[in-house]
Amino acid sequence: MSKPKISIHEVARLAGVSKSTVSRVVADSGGSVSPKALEAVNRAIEQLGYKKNVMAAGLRTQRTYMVLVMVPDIANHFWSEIIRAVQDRLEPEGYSVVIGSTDWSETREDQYYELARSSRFDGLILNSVTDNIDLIKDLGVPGVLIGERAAAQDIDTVGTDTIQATRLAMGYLWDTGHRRIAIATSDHGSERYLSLRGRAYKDFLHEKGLAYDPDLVFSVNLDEEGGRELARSVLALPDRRRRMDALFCGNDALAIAAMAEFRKFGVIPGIDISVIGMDDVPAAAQTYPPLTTVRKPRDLIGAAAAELLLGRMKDPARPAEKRLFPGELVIRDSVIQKRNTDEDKS
Amino acid sequence: MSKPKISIHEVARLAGVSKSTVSRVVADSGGSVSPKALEAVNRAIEQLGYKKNVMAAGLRTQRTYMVLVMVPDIANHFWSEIIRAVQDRLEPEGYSVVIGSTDWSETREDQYYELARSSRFDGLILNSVTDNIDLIKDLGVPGVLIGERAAAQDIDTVGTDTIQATRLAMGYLWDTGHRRIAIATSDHGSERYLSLRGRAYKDFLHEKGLAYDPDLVFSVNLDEEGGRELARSVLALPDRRRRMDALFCGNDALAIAAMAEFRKFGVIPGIDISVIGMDDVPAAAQTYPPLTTVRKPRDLIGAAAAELLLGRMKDPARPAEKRLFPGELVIRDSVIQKRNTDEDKS
DNA sequence: AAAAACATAGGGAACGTTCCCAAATTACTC
DNA sequence: GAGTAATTTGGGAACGTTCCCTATGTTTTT
Repeated sequence: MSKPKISIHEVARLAGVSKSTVSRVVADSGGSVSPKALEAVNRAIEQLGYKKNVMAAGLRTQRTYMVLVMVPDIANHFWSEIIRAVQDRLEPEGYSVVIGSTDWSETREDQYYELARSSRFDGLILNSVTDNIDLIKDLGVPGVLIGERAAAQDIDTVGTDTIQATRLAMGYLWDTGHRRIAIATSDHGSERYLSLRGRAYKDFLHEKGLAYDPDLVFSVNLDEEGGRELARSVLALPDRRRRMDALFCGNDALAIAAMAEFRKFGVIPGIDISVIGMDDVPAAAQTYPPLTTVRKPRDLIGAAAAELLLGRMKDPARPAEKRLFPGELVIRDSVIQKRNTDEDKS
Repeated sequence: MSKPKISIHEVARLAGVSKSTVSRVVADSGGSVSPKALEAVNRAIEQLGYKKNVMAAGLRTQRTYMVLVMVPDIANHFWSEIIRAVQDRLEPEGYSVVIGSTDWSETREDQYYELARSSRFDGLILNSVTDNIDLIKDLGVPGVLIGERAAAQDIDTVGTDTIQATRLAMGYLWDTGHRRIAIATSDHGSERYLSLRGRAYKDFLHEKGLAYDPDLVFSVNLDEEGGRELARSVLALPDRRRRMDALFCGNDALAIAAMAEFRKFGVIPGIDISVIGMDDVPAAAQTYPPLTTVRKPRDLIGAAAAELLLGRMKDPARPAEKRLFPGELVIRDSVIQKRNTDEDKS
């Protein structure tokens, strides 16, 4: 239909005004235009089907009104709901949210960084697989980090209170009588990050006077494939039944896949072994048995990330902020209620 | 760090050449540059940390090297794997893939259309909730449709052979002795689209001499919420046990959620009622009982979509192509093997 | 060794906006 | 109703590229 590209000039000619006036109308800069001119311009725009070329506008203003949200795995409900919350907050402000999925691949992550560096986006919200804070700060684009990072200084961060959430899960396992608790997390991300959960785990063990067994610390990808791998590793553990009675998984995707794999080998989760997850994805309620887990407030996290980004885009010089949200225990059936052992309440 | 934005000019000055020469180096247009100059320019780029401004380049060339993939639900594995396949094909060609998630919302979908219209993307791959083909063709951007549409003329389309896939599922239910089969799909999308699956269902019934019962045709959203709703509708059906023995779900998300809901009400899927899905998402293998379903070749679909888009971006005038892939039956345990009834083999 | 072909380089005009500044019009004040 | 203030308008210079065209060198050809 509209083959000959119509620009601001054509609109100006038809409306009988200058390009400047048309620009005043289409730009949100709010220069003053007489009602008569406004009317004429709008009619011309309508008639010609004019659409502003954002490349040109962006070149001048350095604004794109696009925000990139980069996450490791869009198939995981944890991330997709955060994205939804970000969209809900950002879209009314006129920003378009666009998603980058890295699939835990550093190569792909680098590609998105490269994209970001070429001034295509006004802002970034991201959970980095690698933990390269300096790289993110050097992007030349306001960025907000999702996920607690011990190392994250001078950069806006939103996340769950990892230590609190870990202690919540551990505490529940303890209260239900478990004493030999294994933990599975990812070795993606920095050591400093890992150590947050790992340290909370270690500290808890120490507090309760339990021994730390390195063989009970597993490191896998936080997805379904990782869950199956985890289950097989656990089952292959020598002298397993004496050594462990509970498995604390880094997220629900992991826990759910691990439970299915356990069952496949005749080990019934919630009976033969206790499993606790983290995130509370929708599927957690529908597994068999339903998964006990720690819920992270995804909507709050997403909204807060959007909020911080909005603030930083408005004022790039403001001091960095860190917002942590507490996790919440969701009790279902994958953790056994054991008889109190002698260590308990001692 | 690099506060003062460095452009092609700074690079040119440092390298001791003209802007034109620098442009020849950074643009992929392949003008000839002497090895000496090339070396000097590259060193200058390195030294200054120069990054091409794509807004400016795009303004001139009308190319952004960004492709938007718009899908209804990124949390659904069906879509996220298609996206992955698209990325795998497009990224080596230098394109960046960016995702738009509409969450089945027409408002959000319109926002992405608006984005697309402002010449930000070189191409579009999309599954539209609304079935507005003309709108897509008028976007001024090459677009490839995912999902079979009867109405889709003059536009590249990739999808599963809906009729074949439907008949595959129905045929299996028939072969296992089911005679009262309900169907659940979405009323999103055009009527013409709906009718593809609906007609295949009807035709199959007719072929086998079975009666068509309108109450056995359910229409819900193809997600977890829809699955719960579906299960409740099915259970509320008057005289259910005599009227239906199998439920054919429009996708796995639906089937899985419906099974969980059935169980909640004491109706055991795979025993009291047969359930068959469509898609074969990873979770389908891990439900209890594991879900029998029709696998769609997501990788092939995604790759083909990318392929067609690449072709169309190169030559916008080429004739539209339609690629349909057959579904494949994945037999697990959610469909009962019934005793052959008298109608069978008659 | 002169002519022709070719490779390389630079200058400037686009691309479609926004924004600054000055000019023209209108409204307001006394 | 003249002087001033406020509003509205238009012209041109950016923004950072690419691309066309011309001007040099540098080969190759005969």
